[in-house]
Amino acid sequence: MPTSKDVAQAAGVAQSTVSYVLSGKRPISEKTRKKVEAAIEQLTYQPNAGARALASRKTRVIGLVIPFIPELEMGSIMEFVSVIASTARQFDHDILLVTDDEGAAGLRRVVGQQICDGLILMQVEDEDERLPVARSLHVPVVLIGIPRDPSGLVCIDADFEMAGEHCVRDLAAAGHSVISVIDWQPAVMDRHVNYVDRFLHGTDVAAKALGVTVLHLPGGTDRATISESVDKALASTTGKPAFIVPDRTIQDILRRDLGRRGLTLGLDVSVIGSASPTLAELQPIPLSTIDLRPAEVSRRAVKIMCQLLETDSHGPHESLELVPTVITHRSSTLRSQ
Amino acid sequence: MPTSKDVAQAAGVAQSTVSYVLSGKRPISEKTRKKVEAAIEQLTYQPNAGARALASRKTRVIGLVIPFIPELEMGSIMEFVSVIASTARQFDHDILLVTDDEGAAGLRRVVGQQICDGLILMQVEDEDERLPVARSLHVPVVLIGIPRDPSGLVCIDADFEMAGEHCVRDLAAAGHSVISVIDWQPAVMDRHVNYVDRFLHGTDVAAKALGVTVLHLPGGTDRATISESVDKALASTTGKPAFIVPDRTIQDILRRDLGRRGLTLGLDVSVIGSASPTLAELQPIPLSTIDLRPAEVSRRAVKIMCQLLETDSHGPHESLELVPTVITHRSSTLRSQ
DNA sequence: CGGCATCGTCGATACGCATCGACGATTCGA
DNA sequence: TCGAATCGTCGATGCGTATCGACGATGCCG
Repeated sequence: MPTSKDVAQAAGVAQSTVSYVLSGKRPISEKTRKKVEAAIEQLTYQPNAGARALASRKTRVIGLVIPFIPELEMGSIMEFVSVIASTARQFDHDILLVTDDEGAAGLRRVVGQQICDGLILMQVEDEDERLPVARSLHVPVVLIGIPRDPSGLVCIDADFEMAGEHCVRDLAAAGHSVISVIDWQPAVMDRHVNYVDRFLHGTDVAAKALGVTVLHLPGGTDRATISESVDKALASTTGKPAFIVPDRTIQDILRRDLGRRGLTLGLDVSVIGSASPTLAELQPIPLSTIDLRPAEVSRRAVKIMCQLLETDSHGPHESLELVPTVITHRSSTLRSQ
Repeated sequence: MPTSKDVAQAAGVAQSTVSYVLSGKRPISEKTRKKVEAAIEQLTYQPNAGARALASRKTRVIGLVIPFIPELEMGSIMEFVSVIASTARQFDHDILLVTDDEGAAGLRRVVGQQICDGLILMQVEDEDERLPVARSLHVPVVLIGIPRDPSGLVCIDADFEMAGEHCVRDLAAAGHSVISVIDWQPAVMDRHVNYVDRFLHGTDVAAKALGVTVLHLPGGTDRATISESVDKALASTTGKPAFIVPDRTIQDILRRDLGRRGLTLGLDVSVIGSASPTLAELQPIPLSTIDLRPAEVSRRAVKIMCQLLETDSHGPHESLELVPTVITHRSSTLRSQ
């Protein structure tokens, strides 16, 4: 592996000059720059990351703390991870994976060893054991998700309240006066991620504003629970029923249940789910969706992080950013009247 | 941040002694070790990764090259990623995410900058543009998947041929004489990952050995394609039909199609799919599965990598490891007679 | 034409750790 | 009791880069 010293020698300049050509932190004459760049090219020189980190005290690596695998929503997690990694590259940074099975100690480790310049935490819960650590670390931390107490923290998430509101407004506009919201599956509810509350609150706000009724019904990954919830929904309205089903796993179960009852989506019943456009289109009856825009959330998380890293003001920051959600009509909801 | 020099001072020893306490590469008296360890604890010292990498020429980081997001199988990719990261930690290594949108240049970059000691490539295709690069890099590379020409490469994958064989043997034992294998969806077929061929070859081998008939039918993510395939399957046998459906997305579509025809899984028709136990149990009729054991494949990939890193013999290695698959009977297949 | 600011480059140093050679201290055998 | 072997510790050096102060060269102004 060639070093910057080799490059300097080949170009007939000092090593420091090579460094300045690369960083642009001092003016370099056109002539010298050309020589150095030629030497770099010819030797296929690449700066050594360790040495660079040691000297500059910046690793250009961001730690991404991924949650325990809840098995069922791994697909959506992967979308975050993938977009975060790509976006980081656009800012000339890399992503180090930190699994949550190390817990808060993992955060201390990667920061303490200075493997990372900053951390992005995914799946932040209401009362997250990582939060006190995050606040005490002397590096930027960006949370995806919003804890109960976001003070002193930089947070970003989809605007779940807006999402809930949109869903209800939409179904109300389609003529529904009673709207059933099916909870997330118990595994998610148990984790106390507060986007659930924010979403449900959004539906209530819209309901109050529009004078429609919103029922909150239990979710579950078994047929019986869903079937019961559908029973209740049907019993509560004389009109056509409407369902809001954010949980992807439950969407499938509900769809089957409604099918068994002879109800056709978009004709006898409205269903709005949360899913990516691709997935929604793939359904037998394309699903009307509320898009929580994971890719956009991911991109912004990385952007915020990189801004913090550039300005590296070491004092604690605080901000809260909500990404607008997008509702898309497909065939699973009644047409507006 | 305290340095090893600070620790040395606090413990009243030389910096090199601290280093030897940590690495164990020279004998240290009990007394000195205790003093040093106390100082480390008290200062909460953690060695600086950059400096360590610079001096030792080892980063203790493994690059994981993840594929473009094919949207549909992100869940399974995440399982690999997650297990790989956890396993790496057990070997005291970290995982750096390298997205495939940088292509082969990304590999050169992370190795050239010496951010990584080695690379694990996921989703290796038959003719993969990354392979020549992988062979030319002077670091260990482990492939998950098997290219057409694995010479000079270290590969590991599930034993898809065994999987195909097992499925056919199993269905034959349940009394089926005509067995239909539904292809993966076109998006997967197009990528020319050769596990498809290996799997199909396995089914043929078993069919020949047992004297049963295996039909290869096109897969697809639309109802029409699957419906046609089922038509063909039904037309080809007088007995009860049997399906092998490795693709997870297609499983759902097939299940609905069979339901519409009034065929009950495990009673009128057998279906074996590939899915994790958890997912299989979640189905209305628990799915009999061939488990391709992604977690085990991931663990071994990391283990192989770490072995290569320890012995850091820089010459090219070559090996091919196949992880046995496991077939599990649930309710979607006929009972053996 | 002389003095001064600006520009471009160089040399030296620091970053924090691993590692090597050296050396005093201890132990053991003869 | 003395020398040799072993043990434990130290000091010095190198890893490759960033960065700072210094300094010669150049251009500009009066």
